[in-house]
Amino acid sequence: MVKSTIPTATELAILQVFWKYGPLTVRDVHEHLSRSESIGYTSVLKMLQVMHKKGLVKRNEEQRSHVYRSARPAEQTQRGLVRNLVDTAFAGSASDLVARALSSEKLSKDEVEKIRQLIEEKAAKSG
Amino acid sequence: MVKSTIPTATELAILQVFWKYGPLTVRDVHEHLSRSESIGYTSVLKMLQVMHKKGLVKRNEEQRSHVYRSARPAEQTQRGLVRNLVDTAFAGSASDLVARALSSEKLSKDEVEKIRQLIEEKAAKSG
DNA sequence: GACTTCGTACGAAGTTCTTCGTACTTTGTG
DNA sequence: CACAAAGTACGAAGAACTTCGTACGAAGTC
Repeated sequence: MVKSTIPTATELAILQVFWKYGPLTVRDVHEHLSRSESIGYTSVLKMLQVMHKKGLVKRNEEQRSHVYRSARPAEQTQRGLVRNLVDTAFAGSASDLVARALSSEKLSKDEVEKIRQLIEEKAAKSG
Repeated sequence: MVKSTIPTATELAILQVFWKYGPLTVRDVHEHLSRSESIGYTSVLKMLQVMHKKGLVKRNEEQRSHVYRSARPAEQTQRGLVRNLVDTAFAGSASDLVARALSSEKLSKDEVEKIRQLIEEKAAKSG
């Protein structure tokens, strides 16, 4: 059984790098993170080791510099996070979450249009 | 300056009780939580004391049994949580979060319709 | 008034998360 | 070969969170 762990904030920061750039060495990950946050190289290394043990990332050890990658596609992890937030903060109501998303973010016209597309599809399918 | 803290999972469990039932004593909160989770009375008390110090809840000490309540409306806290999730897991894209919410939850026809309403309003306003 | 019940306060311990120093190994270079 | 550079492993410390026991005061009850 695969209990899908919910990543911590730090873990998500790392996963987002993989989601954007694909498989990377520790050095690469560290360089990307360093642009925004101050964090030491061995801290990133340790995080990746911990995440590996947790099953959040996989790694290829063929090269001396191991190459890490996300164990799951972004969509899957994101879905779990949304589900978790709906449960822990919205009493199970996904539409409340969407309502809050719409009211809280200054969405561009494009974003609003994108969301409208999604909802039309959904409505067509389930209606 | 009011740095709006992001509540932990346990804190959210408590806040949801207030959001649903309004101001309550420690005993009341404990009784509600006990239905779903196993937690001691003094643990709830301590959590509320900590949350009070953090500013997540307010309390009225006029009665011997202090009466606690959420310091902020649900909407405000939820908005912060959504914003946080968008940043930490969706690279800033709220529409991606909505997309994931639509794909992950089995939404009822009513829910879909509700969301459609919201998005139409939003589109009308910003368009 | 003695005793039980109900309440708050708070320290301390256990857990998880995060950070980094240090040790050690492998590889490159003069 | 000697030495520097680049890599992994891992323990330990600090921080945040959660849990609960214990202490103690206030109210109710016979």
